[in-house]
Amino acid sequence: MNITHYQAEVLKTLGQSTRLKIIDFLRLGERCVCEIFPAIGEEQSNTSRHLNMMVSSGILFRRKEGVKIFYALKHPEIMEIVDLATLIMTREITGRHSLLQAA
Amino acid sequence: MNITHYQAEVLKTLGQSTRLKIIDFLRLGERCVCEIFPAIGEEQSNTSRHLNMMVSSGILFRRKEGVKIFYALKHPEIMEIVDLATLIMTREITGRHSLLQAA
DNA sequence: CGATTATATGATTATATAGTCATATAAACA
DNA sequence: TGTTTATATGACTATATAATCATATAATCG
Repeated sequence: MNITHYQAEVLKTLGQSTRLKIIDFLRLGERCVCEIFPAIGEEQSNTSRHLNMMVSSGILFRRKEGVKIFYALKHPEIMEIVDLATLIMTREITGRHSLLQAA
Repeated sequence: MNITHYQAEVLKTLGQSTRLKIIDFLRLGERCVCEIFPAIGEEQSNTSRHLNMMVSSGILFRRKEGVKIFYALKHPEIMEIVDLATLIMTREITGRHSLLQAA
């Protein structure tokens, strides 16, 4: 097990569209599963799996309150990473677009 | 195809240990395949596949010079993302460690 | 206690991915 | 032209992943 394996774990966790939708929604703050899955338009069971996976990867906090389980972003850097990825993506898309226009 | 699919493409590309090794090596600057695969200790064919994949994801530049193909990081933000992931990872590992000590 | 609500999980399926080996392509050079 | 060197790719295998459906667990409340 290399150091890159641990780095990869964090980044791989962020590199999936359902999980990105969850992260985006959790920018608003702590939310329970019952709020998250309708907000992102995924099944309860699938959402639950991704949430648990993100806790294991060290990306989310989990807090229990009665029947409800609340999840929240654990590190502000997660939002920074997503924002940087958005920036790269935007630059790539406009770049490809201007190449298409030039052709 | 959602916007999160494109973000995920960038982040998923970064979330794999062989590719992280390549990215780490390319911090030194532009390098050809013949330098990259021995440096990261992977097969030529596997390295080539990852390099091509990273070009498709918009993460690397490719430049041809004679028989050699040179690859380089395309966006400085890629290094920022990797560094932020390292930070999160480090914080997680030390956090888990202090929890173990407390137990 | 029985019903309801919130969440997690087992089993399964379809798909994606990484890696390997052998081989193809293509430039350079004797 | 034939050989060498650098890179890419086809075919294949093993493994991982996401999603779904049905069901289990566990807290709450009448």
